[in-house]
Amino acid sequence: MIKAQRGTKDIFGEESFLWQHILSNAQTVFQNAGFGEIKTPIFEATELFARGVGDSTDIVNKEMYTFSIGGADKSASSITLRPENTAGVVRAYIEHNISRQSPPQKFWYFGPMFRYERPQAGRQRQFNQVGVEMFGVEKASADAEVILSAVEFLKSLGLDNLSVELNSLGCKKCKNDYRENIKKVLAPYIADMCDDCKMRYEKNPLRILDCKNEDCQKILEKDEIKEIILKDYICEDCKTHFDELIEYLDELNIKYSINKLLVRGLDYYNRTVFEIKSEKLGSQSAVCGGGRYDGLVEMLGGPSTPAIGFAMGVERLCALIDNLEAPKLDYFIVSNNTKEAIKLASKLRNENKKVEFDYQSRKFAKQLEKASKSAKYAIILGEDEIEKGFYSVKNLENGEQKTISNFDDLI
RNA sequence: GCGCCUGUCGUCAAGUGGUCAAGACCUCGGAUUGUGGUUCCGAUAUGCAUGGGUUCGAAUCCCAUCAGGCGCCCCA
Repeated sequence: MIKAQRGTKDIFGEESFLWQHILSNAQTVFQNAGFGEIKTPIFEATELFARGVGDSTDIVNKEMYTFSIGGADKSASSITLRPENTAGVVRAYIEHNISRQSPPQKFWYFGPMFRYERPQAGRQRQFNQVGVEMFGVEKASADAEVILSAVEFLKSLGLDNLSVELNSLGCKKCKNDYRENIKKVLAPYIADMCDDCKMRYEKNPLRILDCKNEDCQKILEKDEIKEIILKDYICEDCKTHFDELIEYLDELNIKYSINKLLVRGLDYYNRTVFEIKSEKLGSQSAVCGGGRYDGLVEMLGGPSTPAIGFAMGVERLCALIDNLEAPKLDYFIVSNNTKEAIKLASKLRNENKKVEFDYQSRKFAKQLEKASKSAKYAIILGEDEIEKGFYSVKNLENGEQKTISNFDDLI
């Protein structure tokens, strides 16, 4: 038996209604907020992710689906199934000179991403993200708009009690100062840290801040280290930017908490970073992650452009929402004349009614049983009805049956 | 990639070395040849994730593989 690949999943039945619901809410909420949809290819040049996502990240180092593709002459090019969508959107932004349009340029997307990880609840190898990217505005109003969109979208799905966590990583300059300060103050304790943190110290020292290892936690509790962490290390401009964002959020009544230990893993983030979490998801608790990436467009060869966005895990959203029941049919046609039944079904479907009928001309009791499970009304189309030209319409909720002589009265 | 746990019908499960692998729901058929949602009756795993091994005998013990879950890691 051939089975679905590890970490992949078939979606059908009630779950697919939930997906349609999520997709249509995304469409409504984001498009109302002026985001246009963008669909970028599922695979891109490997180099795009290596440069865009960053080679200090696990995503690039060990989780990419990378293929060598090309002719027998080995003039192969390396392509990768996208592990996230920001790099692809930025590539498209540059390639189509979208920066020449008047800012802001705002996009939303929905689609599959691929990461080779150990599957777990809330974590698959092919998973879907829905997200937005907003280019061209450096002011905190853009940060507020993006966070607002995330919150509004979640609210539209009935998820209004999730916690928003915020932090500012600072800009290029103060981010580095902070990084150096952290390294300096942690240096005496390297030997006591867990193996992961020893690695992090070299590659991405800020990540040590959210290590869950007890020994590392103890080190972070030390006064001189705590002082560095809790101090407002970011520069004046970054601080002003962050304070402005907070004013917006207060004005919008969006609840948030500031988490100085929130450090996101992708290399491109600067200034504002945020996550939206749920306790109901176990260890994969982040439903939404995002932040500002003011340097990325330029780094990938475009003009210097401020930008901010977020991505949400669709499977994680699904886990938080109850499955939707299949919508009921308007009519189920009960008939032993399958030709008349399919003709009537076709006519009603053209009037935008949901209609089914029995394909096997089974006895009426069976057909009605099926009708009662799936439809609001049964149209009984037996020999009498066909001969005399009327419809017997039965309300399947209360059992009342009426005779209708005009097709138009069915609509 | 690491550690721990799990894997019996479409679903939920009983069974933990020795009769034909309980039961419930779903599905299908019948009681009821044109009237459902109640009730009653019947059908449906030579099979216990897959492949090996131990044994007179394995769903039950052992090994491997695959898949899922939890935690780590990472992230959405």
